Amino acid sequence: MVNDQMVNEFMDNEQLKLENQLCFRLYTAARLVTGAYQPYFAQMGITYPQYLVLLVLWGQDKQPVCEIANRLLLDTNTVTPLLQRMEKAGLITRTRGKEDTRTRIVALTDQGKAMYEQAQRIPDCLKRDIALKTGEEEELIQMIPTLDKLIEGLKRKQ
Amino acid sequence: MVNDQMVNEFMDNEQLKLENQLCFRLYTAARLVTGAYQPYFAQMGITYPQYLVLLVLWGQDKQPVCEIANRLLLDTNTVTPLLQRMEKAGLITRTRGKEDTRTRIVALTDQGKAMYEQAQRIPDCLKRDIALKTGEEEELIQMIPTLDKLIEGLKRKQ
DNA sequence: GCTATTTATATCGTTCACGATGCAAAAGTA
DNA sequence: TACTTTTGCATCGTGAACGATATAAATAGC
Repeated sequence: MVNDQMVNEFMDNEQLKLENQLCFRLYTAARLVTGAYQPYFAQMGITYPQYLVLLVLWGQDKQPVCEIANRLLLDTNTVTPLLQRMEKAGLITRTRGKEDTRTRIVALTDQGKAMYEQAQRIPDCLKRDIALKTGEEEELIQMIPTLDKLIEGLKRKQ
Repeated sequence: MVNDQMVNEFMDNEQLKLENQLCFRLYTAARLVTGAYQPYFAQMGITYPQYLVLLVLWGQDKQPVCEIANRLLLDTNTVTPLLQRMEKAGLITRTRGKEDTRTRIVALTDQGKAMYEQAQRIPDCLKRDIALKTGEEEELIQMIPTLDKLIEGLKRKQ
């Protein structure tokens, strides 16, 4: 019989405590940081994943869905509906590929391109927002190589 | 007129590139790491956020919803449905508080307590899984204080 | 004691993530 | 050429996150 005593006396595995979970920190940090972007995105009428798609397309316009999915390390079952919403919002077009008619070529509309101007200030604003609240910027940058190794190791099916 | 030339020639803000986004790394790392837990959770019939709730309750049984929400830095509009699903799955009970009838006291069922045994191996398994794929463990641990500062700075309404 | 405000939880709608599955076009193979 | 497999994308269902809003109970102010 599992009783109250058990919960409290025997549940003392240090590793099974929230405070000791790296994963919970990553999960929370990711949520809070994307949350910090919210004011800017709300103003632009986009969401965080939509911003990521725009970043990809601003770097290189007219890419098939699979390229975008690869870059974001997401699957098409996440990306397709995302792109459909962005198309409906007038940010992109999704036209069939010419050589390979299975592919969908995603291209920025004028509105999607114009949004680049509004986005210009976001990185600096965010740096300031976060620096003001956490004090640290150096340390954050130092995490990058570690996060990259982690991502590189855990992503698969390239 | 915004044209193709513009995208490619003038969109050269280094900060507006996916590769330079700390946020994208956090978002991706969090997704991939929780993904690494999936095999274990699938076996147990739970999800990652449900695991977090269990961690909280294993540490201290019988807590009101707001306590759990505070610990996880989530709002009740996320936690309530989560707890409802866990109740339906037989992991917890949600009873009304006695002094304050507004509160819902969340308590582990025997099944929820018993699941602690199955969870015992998860942290070690995951450490091994991730170490095998990324090689690094030291570095991951070194991120913890930085993530904590970030989280502490960005969370509000305690 | 009575209204005003706050608190604890819940509901609703929208947008992700993601496993499972479907489908048609392309590529490979006999 | 006919057949099989792979690829690229889409659809469906479920479970989060989260903004907005609702509701009832508790608390505060008068």
